[in-house]
Amino acid sequence: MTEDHFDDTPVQAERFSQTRTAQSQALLEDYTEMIDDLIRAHGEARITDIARLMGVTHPTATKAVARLKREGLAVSRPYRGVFLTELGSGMAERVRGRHRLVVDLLVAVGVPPEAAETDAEGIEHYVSDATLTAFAAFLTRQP
Amino acid sequence: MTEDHFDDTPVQAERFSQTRTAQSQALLEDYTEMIDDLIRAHGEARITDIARLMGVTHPTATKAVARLKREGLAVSRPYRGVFLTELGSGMAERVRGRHRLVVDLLVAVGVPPEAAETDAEGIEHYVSDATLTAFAAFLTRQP
DNA sequence: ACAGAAATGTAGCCTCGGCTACATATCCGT
DNA sequence: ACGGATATGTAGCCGAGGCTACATTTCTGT
Ligand SMILES: [Mn+2]
Ligand SMILES: [Mn+2]
Ligand SMILES: [Mn+2]
Ligand SMILES: [Mn+2]
Repeated sequence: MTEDHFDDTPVQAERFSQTRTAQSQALLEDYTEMIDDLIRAHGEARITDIARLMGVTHPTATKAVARLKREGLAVSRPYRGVFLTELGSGMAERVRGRHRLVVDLLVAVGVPPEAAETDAEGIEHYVSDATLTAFAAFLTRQP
Repeated sequence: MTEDHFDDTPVQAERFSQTRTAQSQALLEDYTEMIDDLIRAHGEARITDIARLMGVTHPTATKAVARLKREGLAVSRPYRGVFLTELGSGMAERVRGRHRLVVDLLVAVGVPPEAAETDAEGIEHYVSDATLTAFAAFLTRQP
């Protein structure tokens, strides 16, 4: 029944705000990582493959790629594959690192690998640098 | 340069699909938890307070509450506060438990408390029961 | 070389979750 | 008791991210 309900308002609101920002980035991150995966594996990333692996229809993948291009993360020409810009490659690399680190941390604390992989797909977009650093340190001293 | 790129397609697509489902639940979870907090503290949850604490404008909070009502999680009458149904209370309780468990786990592996609190606000919506169980077990043996 | 299959593009629909602007109702201090 | 402050409702805009349906282009096997 505390009456001082004004003190922590900005703090809490800021947390939710940051979460919303992360959420709006999540899709971009997954697509860049996916495109990077496909390029590594097959030399190109086709809309059909992107859509299939993301579990969406191809117009949805096309729209997502359009947003990637608009934000300077990818390039493509009609009826040709999708490729990443320097910016996109950088993002893909960082996202892949985060993904692995999150999975490793989860497994290290005892999460079953399959659950770790699934949960990491969501969690990876909400871990700050401070948290990543802590994860890495933890894994170093508990290999 | 592997050529067998069809085997793990359903698995991966299913992971992204689950992540999308979790994402669509995230907002509902945050609002129910917030409403529950406010009711505990002041006996009611007013739109203004919900909006202020969530860091959104009041029409946005109104829309969210409308969705909560539509999904049977909350009830309210015009110009009166918002209250939770049994379903909503249950969700709030589970979300609060997850939130605490995630924060505790993060802190236990060395994440600074402030970062843990912020990151948990996003992470909490993507941890499966298997992961929660593992977290609890880890915290039990590493208090 | 060409026809059918596969991939891609595009239009248009939906819901969700933000916002601003404005209308209405409730609350509260004098 | 009333008038201004505060809270709530509501309309309408936007972008994101899903979808279906259909048009067009490219690829491929014979
Ligand atoms: Mn992901
Ligand atoms: Mn990932
Ligand atoms: Mn949250
Ligand atoms: Mn929470």
